[in-house]
Amino acid sequence: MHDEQIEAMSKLLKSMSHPIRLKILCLLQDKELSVGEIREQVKTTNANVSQHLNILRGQGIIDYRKDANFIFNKITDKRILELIQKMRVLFCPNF
Amino acid sequence: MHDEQIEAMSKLLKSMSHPIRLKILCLLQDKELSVGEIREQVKTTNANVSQHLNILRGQGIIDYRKDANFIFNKITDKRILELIQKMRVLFCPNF
DNA sequence: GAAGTATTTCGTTTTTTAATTTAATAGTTG
DNA sequence: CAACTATTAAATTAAAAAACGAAATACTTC
Repeated sequence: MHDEQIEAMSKLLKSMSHPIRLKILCLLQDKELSVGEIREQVKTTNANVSQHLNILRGQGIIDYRKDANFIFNKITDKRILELIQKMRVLFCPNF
Repeated sequence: MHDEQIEAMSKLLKSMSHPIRLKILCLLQDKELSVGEIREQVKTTNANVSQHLNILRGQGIIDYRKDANFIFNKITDKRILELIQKMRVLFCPNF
């Protein structure tokens, strides 16, 4: 890997390496979820979820669509799905 | 993934997500290297390399062997090799 | 055992990241 | 349009990680 790729890759990993954000990504593996639904699962405040979602959006990992006053989030980058899948296989073989 | 696995996984990712540490892991993909050799490649101080190596050791990602007054580092966890390989394929397809 | 090389440790400073609180925006419903 | 819900934004505070420099350790060679 070139240094630029190292930089880009480490930014990506950093954005995935917060427990709340990693959990959000796991939750979004197979379905889209609203901010409120995410908040229930990760047990924190709306504002906090929103902040973390923004970081993931900034990385281009997730996208959202609006419906009424709900915002549904989903993973846009297929590679992220694959990467998380690989992590599961390697490190959590029982699931 | 369970919450405990999420915690463990995010710690692992965090330890890999610093550009210097990620570069060290890439350098150690196919060979073992001394602290000094690593320092040359990542262009920082010995103390800084040592600090980062300690973090990777703490995570159980790398191990070392002593030879004279050199310390040779290598990746011990095969899963890390696989994970980095996967990241390469997904995000750096040209290499 | 003195001098030299490689690495680590420790204490400090700087920088980054995360959490918290409050206020703002946007849409919905009666 | 008032009351309500969902989400975001902005500002502050708290906590964690990184970088730096100097001193300490360990091993080698002469």
